[in-house]
Amino acid sequence: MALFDLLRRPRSLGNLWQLTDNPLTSRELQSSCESVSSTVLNRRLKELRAGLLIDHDSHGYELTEMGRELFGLLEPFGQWSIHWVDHLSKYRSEQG
Amino acid sequence: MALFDLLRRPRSLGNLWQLTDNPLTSRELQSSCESVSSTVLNRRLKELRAGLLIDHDSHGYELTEMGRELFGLLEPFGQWSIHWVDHLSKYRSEQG
DNA sequence: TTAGTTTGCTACTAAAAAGATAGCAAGAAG
DNA sequence: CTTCTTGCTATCTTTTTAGTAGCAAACTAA
Repeated sequence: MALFDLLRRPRSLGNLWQLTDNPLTSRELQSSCESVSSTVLNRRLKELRAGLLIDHDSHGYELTEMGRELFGLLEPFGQWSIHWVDHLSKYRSEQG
Repeated sequence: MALFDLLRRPRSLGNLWQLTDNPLTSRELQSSCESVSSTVLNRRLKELRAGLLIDHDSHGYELTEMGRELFGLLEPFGQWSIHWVDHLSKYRSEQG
């Protein structure tokens, strides 16, 4: 699955997240996402652009329509992960 | 997101996929998933077990209830990725 | 018991990916 | 021209991932 191969990379998903509201320049992304070097950042931005999930114009980087669609798919995971963490903590308190 | 940190690991998702039908032993998993060393395989199995997504009994490794729930969430991505790949190939034929 | 298998796992080492630092080139603004 | 911002990358170090080889426990069969 090529999609997951893209999202799997460190900072990939994080950068998408940062762009949900406003377009940001690469330097703005770098300072908002504490502790990421420009090397890694630009590597991810290039990959996400090649995947048509983000776009780059005079305002900076922003999500494409596809990028926004993808984000919709990710939402259910937020809900489920709460349920999941609950299971984990219960199990760990029982078993050590 | 701890969940994604787990699934992000190489072979993590692939191993879950292999277990959707039947329980498999670690050696069966290794031969079904061509080209994975036992080191990596067992590392992933350990992580997935700690995350309560798979379980290990006398029949081998199998998905837990949580593991199956998670798989339900992943299904929409299969559909969407077709749509995504379509966009990518259109774009690439236009732009080279 | 002993020899042979299967299964789960792990040391050890090599290869690949990620990361940090430093700095360049293009464009805008003064 | 100088200064600043932005996008990007070459180089090097660190961390992750991968491959080989092999061990120990459980099981089978003689």
